Amino acid sequence: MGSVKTKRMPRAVREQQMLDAAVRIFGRRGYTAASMDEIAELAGVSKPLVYLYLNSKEDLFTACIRREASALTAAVRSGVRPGLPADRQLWEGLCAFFTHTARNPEGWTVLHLQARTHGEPFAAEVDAMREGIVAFVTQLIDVAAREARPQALGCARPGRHPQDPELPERETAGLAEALVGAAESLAAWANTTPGVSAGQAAATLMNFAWAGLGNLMEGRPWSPPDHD
Amino acid sequence: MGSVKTKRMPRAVREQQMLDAAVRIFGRRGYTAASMDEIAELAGVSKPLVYLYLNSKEDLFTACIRREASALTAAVRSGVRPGLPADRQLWEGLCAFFTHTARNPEGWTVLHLQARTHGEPFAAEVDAMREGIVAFVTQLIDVAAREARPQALGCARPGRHPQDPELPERETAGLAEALVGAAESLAAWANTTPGVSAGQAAATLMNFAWAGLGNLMEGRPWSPPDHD
Amino acid sequence: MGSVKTKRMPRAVREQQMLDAAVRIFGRRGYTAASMDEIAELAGVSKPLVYLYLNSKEDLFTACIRREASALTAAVRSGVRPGLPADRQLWEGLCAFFTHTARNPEGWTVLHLQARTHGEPFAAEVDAMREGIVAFVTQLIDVAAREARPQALGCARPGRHPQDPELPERETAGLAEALVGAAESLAAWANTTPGVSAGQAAATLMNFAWAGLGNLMEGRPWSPPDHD
Amino acid sequence: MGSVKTKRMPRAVREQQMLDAAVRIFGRRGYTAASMDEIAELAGVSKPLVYLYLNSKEDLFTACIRREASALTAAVRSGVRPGLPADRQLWEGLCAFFTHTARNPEGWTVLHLQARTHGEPFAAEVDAMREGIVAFVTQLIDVAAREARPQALGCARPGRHPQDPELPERETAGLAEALVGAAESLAAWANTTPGVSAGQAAATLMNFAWAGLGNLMEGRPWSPPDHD
DNA sequence: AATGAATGAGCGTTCATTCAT
DNA sequence: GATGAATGAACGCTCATTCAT
Repeated sequence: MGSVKTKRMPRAVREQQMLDAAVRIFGRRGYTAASMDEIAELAGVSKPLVYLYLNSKEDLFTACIRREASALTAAVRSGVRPGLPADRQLWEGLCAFFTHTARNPEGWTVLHLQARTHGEPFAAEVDAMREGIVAFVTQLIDVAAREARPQALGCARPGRHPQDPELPERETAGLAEALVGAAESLAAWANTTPGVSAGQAAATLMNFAWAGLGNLMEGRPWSPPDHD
Repeated sequence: MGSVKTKRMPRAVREQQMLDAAVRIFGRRGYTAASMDEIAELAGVSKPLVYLYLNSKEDLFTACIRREASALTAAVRSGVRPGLPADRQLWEGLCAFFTHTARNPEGWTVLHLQARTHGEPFAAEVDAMREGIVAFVTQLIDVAAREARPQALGCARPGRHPQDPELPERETAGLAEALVGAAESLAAWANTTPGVSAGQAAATLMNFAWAGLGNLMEGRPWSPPDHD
Repeated sequence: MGSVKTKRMPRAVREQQMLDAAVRIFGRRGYTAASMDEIAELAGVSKPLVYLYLNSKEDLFTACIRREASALTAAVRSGVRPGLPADRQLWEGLCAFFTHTARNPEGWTVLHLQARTHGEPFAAEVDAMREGIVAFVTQLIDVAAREARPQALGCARPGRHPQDPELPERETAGLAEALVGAAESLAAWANTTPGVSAGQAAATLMNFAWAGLGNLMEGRPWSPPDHD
Repeated sequence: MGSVKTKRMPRAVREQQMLDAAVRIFGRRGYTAASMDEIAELAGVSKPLVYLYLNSKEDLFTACIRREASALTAAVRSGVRPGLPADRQLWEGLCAFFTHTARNPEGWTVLHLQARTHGEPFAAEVDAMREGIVAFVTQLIDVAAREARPQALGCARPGRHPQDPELPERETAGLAEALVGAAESLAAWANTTPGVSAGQAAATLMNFAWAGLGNLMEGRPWSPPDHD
């Protein structure tokens, strides 16, 4: 895969080959330690061509980040069916997320590790994506809160008004952050622990997130939907 | 800023100054992009002295990782009072963790990001520490499970035997991994979001982890101990 | 002096320029004291190009040794006509040797001095060449011994059998070693003593080696062939 | 031997320890590659002390050369009994030479190889010694020539006049150079070829030098004195 | 559309050498 | 008599980048 040295290809194809190679090398070595030589060689082209198409190492890395971020976002987005209840949506999103990161570990490494270890230009790029995901999760949590209100009415504390968001804004943001962080961490764990599937990782996280450890202890785990 | 350039100091002192500088630079730039020149300059010494005392860039980085890992482990360990119930222990550990990472953000960056982006020699070092923490959390979860059993007896599902562990081993490992990952992620979030204290971060995570989102929705948050 | 700084030359040409410069610098300064900067400058190229083409200082030095060893071996070999009697062959070989070393003193210094002062990688390279020469001389001595036998028959010591080699193996090896050593030493002497030609150096050595000091004293010098 | 770390010794002793160490290291690594650190460590003293006593690397190397040159000259001189005939004197000198170089290989390497591979300051030092030896050998050859005259009278060629030196000056110098060169080369050979004693090396060279290959072929080798 | 040839700048590392004690 | 602490200068090597074709 990757570097069969074929000559005279349309630009778009060559560019993808270069990005493929770059993601691989950046993922393995990190931004600074990766060398343009190695990338060009793995891409099966000469170095000047890389510069002709992608301008500079910085631009190349940025292009990698953008491509991988888009791919990940698209994968998650297309894995979620909007009409479903919040927990189902979250479950599907997590499944899509773990599946994608398992299939594309180097891309995930680029986003999760390598892009964050260097200054503004790159971290900002990845933060944009992350914020999108965090916003999505935040909104799911809010939806869930609204869905849960009816059940909660009986035990609503007196001072609380139904229109108020169930949780203050910062609280929600923190919860989403924690959820996403846990997901990121589990992705690395699932990728390196043999025998852990994307579904299992997603189930573990749903249990953790939805039911809470306390409930788990009391024998009330969150149960994944029977199928699909 | 940096250390005042004083001459002729005992070796041990100089070594600490060097490690301080190194943690700072490694944290900011990453292992590869950090330059020994910059580290030496920030430490207020000449480069040969850095090599005389710490041998090589690799050894210097390893020394940083070890020092920061020890400091973090010690901070968490000394923040937890062993006799308490599991959730209290976890709460205290999280508070200590968030406090330490907030006070020492560059050290935390070295451990969390920089050390993991490069091969075996360094990742192994930090994995050792991480496994220690995960093991601690895993055990807390098990303890909590045992504590929870009496309450759970009434609604115990028929096939379950009291001697069985409440949760299968891999499940527990995944939960611990998720919890630690969430904590790591929240540490970065708390450090960069103005106005979020260590206590708030810990509370957010306890809510998330202990009560679960589901319970939160139903108005049953986990509540931090009143005081201390 | 040195090579005119011309740009954009084919690789093979540049490589020879680099080797020329390297032989010069290595010969003057020795392996360790020679600096790649100086070599590159004398070659009229930038340092990275030297590394691009010749990999490392070690490889560059090895390449120098190999080139000079080949050149010297070729010069000696092509100077000797195989059909002639042993003393004539030796005479021709010595003339070729002294001529070559006089014309290429830095190359000779590299082989004779610099390559031997550093460990295995280089000494082995030059020893291979030297052994070739010693073997050639050894064989000439043996041939001479066989040629000399008829004359020697009259005074042959009784126990000696014609089939026996005239001289035991180690003895022959020692003699060849001495002869080659004397030649090496005379090469340096001829190069630094003004007015000593290659032919004179060769004649001196032939006298020494073939007739022996004892014979010389008795007025029976070995006489070089009248011409050609 | 070498580096037992004893404290507070008189200067002369310390200096000898340093020179011992320096000869060893210089012999092994060469002048440039040898490091003052390694020398100081092997000598069992701190680096500043080496500088206090011997000023600089250059002076230290010079001191090594001088000491080894003196030792070698003294060994050869004291091995030769002046009254004897020239060939006996040469034989004794060679024996002393090969014995000394075999016992002190690192010192010999310093003189023979390392000192010659670097510019003027050191080469001059060793050349002085070498010239002394060459002069000694030259004179022996002249003496031998004078001794040989009576025997040679009968077969003296008509044109030769007794007052003339038997051999022109440059010729003699070349012969001495060749002899010394052969000796130097054989010293290295004897040191690295197992089972070759100093006496055997000396005998090989005497055969070579005194009888000449031609005579050897005719069964008339030079024979070493029976004993002592 | 693509590349062989070439370099300025910098990095990790080491070394001979010197103070201050 | 002896040393721990410290450095300026250089060296081998590599990298991102460009030019001429």
